[in-house]
Amino acid sequence: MDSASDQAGLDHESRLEHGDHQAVRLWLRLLTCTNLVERHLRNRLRKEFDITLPRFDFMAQLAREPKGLTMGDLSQRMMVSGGNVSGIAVQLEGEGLISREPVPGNRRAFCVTLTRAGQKRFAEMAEAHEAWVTECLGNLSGTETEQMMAVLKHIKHDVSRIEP
Amino acid sequence: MDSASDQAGLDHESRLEHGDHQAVRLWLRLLTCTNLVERHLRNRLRKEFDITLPRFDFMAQLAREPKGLTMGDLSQRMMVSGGNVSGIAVQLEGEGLISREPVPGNRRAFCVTLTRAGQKRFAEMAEAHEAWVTECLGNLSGTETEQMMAVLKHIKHDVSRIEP
DNA sequence: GAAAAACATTTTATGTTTAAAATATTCACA
DNA sequence: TGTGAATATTTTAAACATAAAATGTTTTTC
Repeated sequence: MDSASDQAGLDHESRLEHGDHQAVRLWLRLLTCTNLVERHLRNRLRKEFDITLPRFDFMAQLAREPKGLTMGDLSQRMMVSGGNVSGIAVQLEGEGLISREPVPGNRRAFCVTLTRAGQKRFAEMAEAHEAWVTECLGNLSGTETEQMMAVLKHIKHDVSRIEP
Repeated sequence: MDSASDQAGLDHESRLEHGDHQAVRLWLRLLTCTNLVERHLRNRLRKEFDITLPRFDFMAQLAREPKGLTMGDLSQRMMVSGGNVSGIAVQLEGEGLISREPVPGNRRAFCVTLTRAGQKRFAEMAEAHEAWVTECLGNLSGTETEQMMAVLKHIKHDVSRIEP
């Protein structure tokens, strides 16, 4: 279906009433924007490579750590639960894209790495992925990009001070 | 579990290698940031009001359209699939927070509105929600907020020109 | 050195989300 | 007016996500 995105101007921001605070306005625009890009990437990955975003993400984490990562590492970096990572790993292993081997000095943990096939497959996808992201965010000026990076850093800092 | 988020510095951005393009870097930071805020709001809504973010979103859309919306309207505005909206509606209707009535001249569509109980319930939640968002995004300077709003608008415009 | 605590992962149960198919209604138009 | 396209919604199946419990391993502590 996916007809939800192809009508511009009716989105999360339409939730606003007059007098709503600036922070809420900003949040809804941020959410809309991120969802828009995320959906686009998700659709492309599915169409061109028949893979989901979480699986791509999983492989991306491994691609930059040739020595491998444990399941817990992956859970942290992907910011999802351990059970979730476990499920994705089973699938990717079944497709021969990753391998899980015991860690010498620690029988609890696994060391997860991309197989040769996984490396090859990921390299192809990463190239396309980067092009798609550039299509979405590459038209900003240098100033805009820098501003955005700075403000996001600020937000990240503020939010991480809030928890629980 | 939810231990995935409480370790700062290891997140989507850790996916980066040297030489990756600026657009990818920006995208990963944008994604991380939005996920961080979204997770925070989701947890709070669950803890304080025992409601999920999608259900809150659903009610928020209705709150600003007292005349009601169709299922398709809701799908568009929430940017989720029709089936998703359908499932949420069944639940909220079961809890007596919304009502669905036939549209006079169109037997296909429903007109969905908040019930009196739904309005009351939403008003309470909305106040808390706004406070939480302000906690996350309210510490930015006026300039930062304006820059962010402008750049996001730019991105939204660029992305909506891409689709297939 | 045994008990307790912490750790790493998987399993289970439940819920969310999506795409696609199915159902039903309305519209266009020849 | 009847046929096909478009519209509005629900259902279905599969993937994703979480919290909590279960399993097995390592470390701490007394």
